Amino acid sequence: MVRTPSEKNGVRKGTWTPEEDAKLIAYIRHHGHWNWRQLPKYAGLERCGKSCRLRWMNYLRPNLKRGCYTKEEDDIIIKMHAELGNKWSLIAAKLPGRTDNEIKNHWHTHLKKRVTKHEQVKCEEKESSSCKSQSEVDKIDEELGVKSQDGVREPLSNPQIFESSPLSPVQVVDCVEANEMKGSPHDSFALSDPFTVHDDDVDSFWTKPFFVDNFGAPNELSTSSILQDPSLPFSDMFYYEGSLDCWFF
DNA sequence: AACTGCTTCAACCGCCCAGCT
DNA sequence: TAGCTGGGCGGTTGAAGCAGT
Repeated sequence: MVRTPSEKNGVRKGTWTPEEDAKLIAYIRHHGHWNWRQLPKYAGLERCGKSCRLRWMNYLRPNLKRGCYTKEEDDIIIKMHAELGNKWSLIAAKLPGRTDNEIKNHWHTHLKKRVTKHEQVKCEEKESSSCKSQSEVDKIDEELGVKSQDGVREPLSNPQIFESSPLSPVQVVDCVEANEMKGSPHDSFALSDPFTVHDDDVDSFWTKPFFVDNFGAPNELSTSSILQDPSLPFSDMFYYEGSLDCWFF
């Protein structure tokens, strides 16, 4: 589900490579996103500023949650969409860790169908002046794959997200934290020198943790060792003060 | 096995708005 | 006030993956 990389006027388009991600993360971690238009030039990226911003905001930014929407999150999205319409950024503001783009996709691929079908049922109810039982409504959810037959809500997103896609460091941690990852190859990750992207870094970018100590010196730590050490809360691994465009660890 | 249509989501595009000069 | 620039937002698209035939 990715676009074929292409080049136009020296500006790359399409799928981001792990190497490009590494460069972007490394640059923003050290300098912040002071100017998106200028950023690619200084970060050594052949991308337009908008593309960099989008990649960062929707995929690389710390503390992003991916996939597996909870029932509460779905309810909030449905409720707020009913109130606000397609104000995805406002809806996203109510769902920490979710991006407007992701919510928008989730709405179009899952929730819209569900809401539409529920509304159809309501219309039919009105016309026939008879109420559908909760079990009938539940059956619709089952048909749409949002609820299993035993009544337990199932993840809406494809679990392959965690198994096959190139997870960002934060996503890896988020997934482990959420106990979503079981035997994923992306269980550790590292970037030894944020200023220099070595081949080894690119190879290991998605396989070792992105960890910096309080003095900004990069460390290499496996995700499992971080998780096993209660003195290393996740918030210390990645904390980004966006308003100041600075990183604090 | 090959083909076809559908689903999904990352990424792009174009417009709008705010801030600055 | 007008013009310019950068950032943000919502709509749309491209293409891989999947399911059905």
